[in-house]
Amino acid sequence: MIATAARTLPRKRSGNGASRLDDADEIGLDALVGHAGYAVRRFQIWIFQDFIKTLGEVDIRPTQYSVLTVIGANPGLSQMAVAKRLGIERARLVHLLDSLEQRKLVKRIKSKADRRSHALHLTAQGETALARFKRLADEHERHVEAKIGKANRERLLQILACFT
Amino acid sequence: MIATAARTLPRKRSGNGASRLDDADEIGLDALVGHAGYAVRRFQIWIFQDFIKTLGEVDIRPTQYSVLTVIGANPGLSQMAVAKRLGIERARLVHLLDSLEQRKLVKRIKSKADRRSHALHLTAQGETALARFKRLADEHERHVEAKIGKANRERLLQILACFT
DNA sequence: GACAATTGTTGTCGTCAACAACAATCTTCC
DNA sequence: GGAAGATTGTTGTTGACGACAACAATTGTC
Repeated sequence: MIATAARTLPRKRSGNGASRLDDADEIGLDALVGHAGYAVRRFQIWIFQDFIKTLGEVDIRPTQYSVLTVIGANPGLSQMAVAKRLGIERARLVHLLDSLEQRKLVKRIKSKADRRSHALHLTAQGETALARFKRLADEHERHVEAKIGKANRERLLQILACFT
Repeated sequence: MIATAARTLPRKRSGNGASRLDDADEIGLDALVGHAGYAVRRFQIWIFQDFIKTLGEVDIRPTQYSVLTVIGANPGLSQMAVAKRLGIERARLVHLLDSLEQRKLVKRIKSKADRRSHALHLTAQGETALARFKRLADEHERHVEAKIGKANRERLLQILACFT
């Protein structure tokens, strides 16, 4: 029932020149409506742009925020553990931590138990900074509520809880 | 109520070596749960990977599918119109169309009304191919249903309808 | 007809996921 | 105890993608 209606050709104007459909935005999406992936992609672009803008004054991007949050809540984790938990590659986490360590927000401490791994901790400066980031992130979250509605946002989090 | 509970320090083990929390996945996310952006990002990664895998036999990625769908439903559109409708940059659409044109799925026809623009059409081969792509895309959509539930998928589409 | 705007194109830059390879270190197994 | 295999952090490459700037050709406007 989702896209089987494509049998009824939705063709509009085939060979003739461009009508004034070009500049208007009444362009049909056909089977694209009904695809969760498309809606999710558009929403994700919007939500990330708002996050980046809202936390622009502190220059923190979504991935950086997620790393700081996980380290703050679980001090001493290894890079592998953080990467696995957040679903990012450990190769990518290296650069993220390099940046955060340069900004004195995070420190890598050589683990004595396993000398391959690093125990990740927030610096004192990183803790106070993260508190500020969280306030701004909450502000961003209110923007989401304003966009899709408070109840819808709650329902969304509930539906997607299995991915966190 | 979403993240103000961060006042109660969720700190666990601070200075001591790594416990066996590293390999387990019982790592708290703290304020990250409750952020729509994080859940949406993880979901988007999952859904795109499934789309790419499901349409792997025809080598079609989500963005390519969206372009083909819009052109198929609105033949004669200009590149600018397609780009604006799908929220992708016209610079990027150039490469996408180059690829699709090489594969004989799409053709650019010089518009006689506005000789700057191209009227985009599917080839005959492109139409039959798109029909196959849609069947595979429906199969992918059933994977989504299996993952989050039929009702939840419907609700999700409804919530995010304002972004399509 | 001069000037601004639009369309397609090319190019660069930065983010991000996916892989592959490597040295150092740990674990396992004999 | 030592060899073989696995793991951790690191470096590098590749490709998709969004953002931006510049350009020629063309159109619209005044």
